[in-house]
Amino acid sequence: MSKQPLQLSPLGELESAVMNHVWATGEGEAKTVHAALGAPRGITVNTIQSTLKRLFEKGLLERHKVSHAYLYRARVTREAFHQGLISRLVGQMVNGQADALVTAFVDLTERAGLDQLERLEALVAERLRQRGGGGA
Amino acid sequence: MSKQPLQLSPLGELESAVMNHVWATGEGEAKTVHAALGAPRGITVNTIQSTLKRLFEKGLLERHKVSHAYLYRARVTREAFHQGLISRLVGQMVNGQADALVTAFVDLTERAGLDQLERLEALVAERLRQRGGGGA
DNA sequence: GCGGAAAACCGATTGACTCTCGGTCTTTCG
DNA sequence: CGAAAGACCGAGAGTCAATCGGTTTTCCGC
Repeated sequence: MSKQPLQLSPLGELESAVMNHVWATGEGEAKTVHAALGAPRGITVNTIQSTLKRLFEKGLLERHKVSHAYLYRARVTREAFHQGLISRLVGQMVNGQADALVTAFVDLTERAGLDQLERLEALVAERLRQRGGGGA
Repeated sequence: MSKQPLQLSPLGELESAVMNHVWATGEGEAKTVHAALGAPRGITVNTIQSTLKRLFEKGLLERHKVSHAYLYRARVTREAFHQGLISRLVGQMVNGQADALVTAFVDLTERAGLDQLERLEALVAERLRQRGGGGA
């Protein structure tokens, strides 16, 4: 019975780390990213470079030359990216049971804390006000 | 720049199909699953057998012998599995911005329809009543 | 200009997986 | 006992991330 994590994100380990770094700092060059993530892991700048490039090719990062080095920036916000993931996950499973999904999410939110649940309530109320007014 | 879907589920294509089949029918033997999924794809029973076994080893299916063949059953419901995925995805990204996540989810729910949004509201209200009233 | 350094690119390897079988061993049952 | 049905093993082909080494390109200062 191995409880293997069942890898979820479509990004590799290093890729995720790099994206998070870029999202956190706003930008990234191979050198600086390497200083932050590569050095601790004992990997070369080349590896970071390849990863940055792969991320660029996947459309997650954009880049432009500054002097003779590329400066990378996120092409989508972290939120948008995550929303995309959830979206795809949801779309994939909403085959007749959106209900179950909504329930599952509320469970999760609740588990994350009462404050989140309250926040959720406020958001929903807000949306409903915008959309339908009060009635159905 | 290919807009590759960025594969999400931790399961392979065939594996997903097999799980769905088992979830839909409640059980599965190599032979029957092959008849339903394998034959159309032109793959052998062996391939289905391997897939079933891999799924079993991953803990997603359980099995027991019936005569000289294994009968497989899902070990987790489809809902639980999906909830687990969301859960992991959420836990992975809730690194300071549960907010953004909740927002994203509400967006999604809204997109799914006003009725879903209302349903969400009802659920949240229900939870809050239980928690807040109960004494948290 | 030129030379050297900085950085990008290319190509290759390794390792983890899934998919797909062929061939063999085992179990069942008539 | 002997055939059949089915499970298992091992292996090969793809895909993809991670990781480098080596080569080419690009700047910048002198």
